[in-house]
Amino acid sequence: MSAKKDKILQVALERFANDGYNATATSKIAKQAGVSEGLIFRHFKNKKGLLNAIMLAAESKLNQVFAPVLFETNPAQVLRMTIELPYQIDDSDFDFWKLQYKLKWQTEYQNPQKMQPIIDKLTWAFQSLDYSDPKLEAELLVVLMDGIALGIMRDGRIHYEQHLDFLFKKYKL
Amino acid sequence: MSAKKDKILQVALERFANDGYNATATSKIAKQAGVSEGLIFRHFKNKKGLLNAIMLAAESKLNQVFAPVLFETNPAQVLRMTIELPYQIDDSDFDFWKLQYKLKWQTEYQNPQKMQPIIDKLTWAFQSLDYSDPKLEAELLVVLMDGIALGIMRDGRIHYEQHLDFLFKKYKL
DNA sequence: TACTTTTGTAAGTAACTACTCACTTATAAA
DNA sequence: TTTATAAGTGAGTAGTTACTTACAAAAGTA
Repeated sequence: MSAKKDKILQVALERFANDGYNATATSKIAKQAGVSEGLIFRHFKNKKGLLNAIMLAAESKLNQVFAPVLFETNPAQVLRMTIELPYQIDDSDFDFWKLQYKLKWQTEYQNPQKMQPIIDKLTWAFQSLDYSDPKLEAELLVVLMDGIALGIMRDGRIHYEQHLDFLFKKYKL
Repeated sequence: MSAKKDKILQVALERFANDGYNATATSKIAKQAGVSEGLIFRHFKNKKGLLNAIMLAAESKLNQVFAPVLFETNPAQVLRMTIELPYQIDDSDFDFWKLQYKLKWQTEYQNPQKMQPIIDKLTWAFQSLDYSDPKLEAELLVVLMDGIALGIMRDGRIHYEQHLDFLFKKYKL
């Protein structure tokens, strides 16, 4: 991976996340990245290919975030770590997650199965903790964390700091 | 309001909600609405003005949806009605809500105070029902309903039907 | 009726869009 | 050193974009 190719990806992520895919011209990306516009198309074939390259990196980042939860064997700790997930979004990854949520509306980039491993793990955790309906309990927690992640990315972490302990209390953690 | 002006608004809502604002050309809107492109600019001055006109209608529709909850005096019923809100999205209003959620990312169209009346009402309801932390409880429920509304618009109502009764049980309604 | 305003159209236009192409330079293998 | 490939450039291009303008029909209003 050459330095210029990397720079293009970095700038494209930033512009796509903040201005949107369609609102970002390849000429603007090239200018901000300090490369010729042609280089974008040499490396990524077309604009869609550039987005695809970014979303490919997403896959591994998603797994990387979920992995610790999936490997945890203590059910209470599984809940705890899941609830903590949205609060651990690194500032440097902010654009990345923003883009993910923006593209949730573009059918070709959404796949609901992406969350299935976490839902399965949570179902197991709730079951171990003798909740009466572990599956629905798991799905609801995922929806809730989705809502919180959305809020954090819109309004900032500060607005949701109290909710962390509140949720711990609610789930007796 | 002339029939053609109304048709433009209707088509624009559909295209903006499904393809996105930037991805929708005014020429396409005009073609689908069966009017000349110039008419769009006569009525709405520019493309942004067209979006503004759509979002203006949003304000009243939002109040219209929230009103029954705000006027309810039975605290348990307030919770019940709030939880039911995302499930009562009419098929004809689907595009409308989709656009609302899409534009949540565009800073100029998001205003967090929009939800404040509902949060206040829920805080009062939770307080009346002797919950220990009514304010956080209210904020969390709003976030949760936001997450469910998001999910319903992505995956359809069917996927979240069981969660309605499950939430009623959780909140002892 | 005559006049004014509103609603509508068709044909533009300048700027921008994604993308191509001919070409040069750097890297590296034989 | 020759040869092959990858990385990079800059000046195109055809199509599209939001928007304008000149003009006409329709609809009020006196």
